[in-house]
Amino acid sequence: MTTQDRLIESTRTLLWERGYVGTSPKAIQQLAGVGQGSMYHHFTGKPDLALAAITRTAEERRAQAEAQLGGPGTAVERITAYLRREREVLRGCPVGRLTQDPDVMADPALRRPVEQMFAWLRERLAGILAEGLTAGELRPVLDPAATAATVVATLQGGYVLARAAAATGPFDQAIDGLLGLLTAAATSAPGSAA
Amino acid sequence: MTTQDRLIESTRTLLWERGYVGTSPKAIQQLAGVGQGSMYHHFTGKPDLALAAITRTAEERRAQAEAQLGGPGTAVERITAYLRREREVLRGCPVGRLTQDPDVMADPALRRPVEQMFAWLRERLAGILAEGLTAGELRPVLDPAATAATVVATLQGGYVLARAAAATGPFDQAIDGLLGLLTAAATSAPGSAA
DNA sequence: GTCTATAGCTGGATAGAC
DNA sequence: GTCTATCCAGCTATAGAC
Repeated sequence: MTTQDRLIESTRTLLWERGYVGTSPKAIQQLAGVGQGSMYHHFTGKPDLALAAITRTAEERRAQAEAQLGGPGTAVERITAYLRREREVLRGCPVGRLTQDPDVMADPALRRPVEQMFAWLRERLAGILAEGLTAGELRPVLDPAATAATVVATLQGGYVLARAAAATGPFDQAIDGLLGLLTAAATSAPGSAA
Repeated sequence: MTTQDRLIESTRTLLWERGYVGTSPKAIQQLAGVGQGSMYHHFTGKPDLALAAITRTAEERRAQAEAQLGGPGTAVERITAYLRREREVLRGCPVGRLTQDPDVMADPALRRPVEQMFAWLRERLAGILAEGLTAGELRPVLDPAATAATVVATLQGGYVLARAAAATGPFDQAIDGLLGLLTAAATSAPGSAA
């Protein structure tokens, strides 16, 4: 791994853990095992490093999502696979956490990858849900774009609940609850229990 | 308003906007219009001020939620009223945002009000949903606790999406999507469209 | 490319006068 | 109770040697 790469990875880790304000150039250097002069040789400063880190993180998450969403199966199956995939729940979402960072949101360059990543994800999910509606898999009363937003929000909010409780339970419950609702909204569900 | 109160309100505002690490005693004093010595006379330091601020904020949000959840109507009606109530969407949730603050989560005293507030909210909603199930208002396949977690997560995640997009639209969509799913899961829904 | 030295500024708090 | 002075550590970056 090159010096640049070590610095970027170090920055990614610290941004995830401590956010932008809470991450100092010094800490980045130490975690990367790189000297002061070296860091400022490769990057102009903290914002420059953050841009590289954020861009890489956003792209990685997008690729991870596509791995599940682009897989085989029905709409609900693919969404279920995405929601159920292994996650470091208590660490939260490295992209979502940036939305709480005013210095990141205030800088158009730093904000962009975050905005794009969520825009892409919502559209991707909306498309899959639309397929599910067309296929008669889901009740036609559902709005694909709105439901897609709910899916992403449940994930992001699930992280919040898990961190608040210092336990993964609430995250799993939120996902279970969402899948329960989706199942109940499936065209085949109606005459089940009761 | 007393000096203490001004300091607490100032701290609440700054914690909401910039988080714990991003909020300095100096900024608190300036926003409150209170001198250095005065601040340290009334509070032992930043953690002490934060505790007062966080406690007050958590209690306020809880009371606001109860205002809707304790109102009249069916389970779905009360939850709808809660989800639809006016919110400063782009500012995010002042309690939820604290879960992203490692220094807050690392301090048991500061963490407590956050944890309690979300625990209370999830239980309150689970109780209401259980009533809805008993009343035959919702399909019995739904799990009250899981669905409650989904409701809270959708709200919290809705804030994230709104901030990422710098627009309230995604928040509203997430809420719409959730209510759409809840409606589809209502016992009366089955034979609607299609 | 990497190192050390240096710099100005802010964070968070204490001390003691009034 | 409130004010000013002071303190040390850390943040962020630049300068210049090697």
